[in-house]
Amino acid sequence: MAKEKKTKYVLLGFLLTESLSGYQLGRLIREATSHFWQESDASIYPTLKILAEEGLVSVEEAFVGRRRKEIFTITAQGREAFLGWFKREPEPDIHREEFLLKLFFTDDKTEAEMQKHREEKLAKMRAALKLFEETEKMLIKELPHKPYWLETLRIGLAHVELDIALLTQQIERRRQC
Amino acid sequence: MAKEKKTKYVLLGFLLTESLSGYQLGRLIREATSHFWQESDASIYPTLKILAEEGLVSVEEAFVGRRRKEIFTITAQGREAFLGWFKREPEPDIHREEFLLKLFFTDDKTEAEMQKHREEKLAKMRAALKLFEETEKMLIKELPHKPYWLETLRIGLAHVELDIALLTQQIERRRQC
DNA sequence: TGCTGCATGTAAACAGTTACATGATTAG
DNA sequence: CTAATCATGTAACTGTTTACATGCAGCA
Repeated sequence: MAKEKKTKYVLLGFLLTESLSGYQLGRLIREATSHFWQESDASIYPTLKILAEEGLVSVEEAFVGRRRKEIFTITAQGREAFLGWFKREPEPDIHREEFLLKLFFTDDKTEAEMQKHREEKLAKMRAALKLFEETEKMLIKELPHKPYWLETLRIGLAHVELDIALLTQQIERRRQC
Repeated sequence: MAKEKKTKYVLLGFLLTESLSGYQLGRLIREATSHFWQESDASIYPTLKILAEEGLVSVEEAFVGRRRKEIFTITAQGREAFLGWFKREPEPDIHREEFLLKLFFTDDKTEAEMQKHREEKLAKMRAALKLFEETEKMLIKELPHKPYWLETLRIGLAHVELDIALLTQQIERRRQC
């Protein structure tokens, strides 16, 4: 059983409620799902082509001035394919956290280096927290009809808050030694 | 800039303190790091061969009865290579959580399916929690000289506890509707 | 004029997984 | 005796990323 490409379903998922171009899809994935799902730009256009060939989306050319756009719309078959994927139990994800890997291999000789990594990570997490909080406000004000987006965001937020608490604790503890 | 294969450093990391066979390395990775790092068996043997070619590990044949084993030992160059990797700031990880992706795309029509996914995930997280707690006890009793293993484990544990709390909350809230 | 963002795409390289293949030892 | 675990490995396939390539539109 070959592992099926999930990029297809991400694209179909966004097309469920509106027709979009490849570029808009890329931007949406970055803005809305980047804390739990990432796609590289290069994977979006070829995947859209495949979806069109399979009849899961239809394409329409559009022009804004001389600028060419391809707008994709989900078909009935596309909705069916999406639903088929949606109903399956989510597969366990492959986690690869280099930070934890380094922490795992730390010893007395490398503890000072690790402390640096902890501090860098704490700074990044605090920045992420700020972004999350801003997005949360925006969602409540401007997109109240997207409650599930808010729900995933709040899960991400809770995890970031936990990481900040844990990191702060660990940094403090090591400083006392 | 090609992204460097990190499997190399996982193997070197485990070899830092003891010489091991490919099989033992595979088992260790599964047992100790599976909640934040996974490697498929098939990637271990070829990577060990590459490490040997690059002079980062040395190989020794060993026999237990008629059973052949290849025991790998880290070299001075290997330690250097490991340290070089260790000192670099950990790269941001690629997260792909299918569960959150499905949650994100949920709507009124698919909420019932999502509730099923939440319950299945909750059951899995509770099982994971149990395993974590057992491993924690084992580490304290039998491997008190591995404090960083314990530290990574407790981070994993805190995240699992958070997930259980969030899932329970969401399941309860949806049931009332 | 040059920078940023919009917009689409390809080719080559690499990483990673699955499936397959083989055979020894040990515990029940 | 047979099932599980120990033990090592290869080939084919698929997925993914990086780097490259092109060009329009709007703004300072």
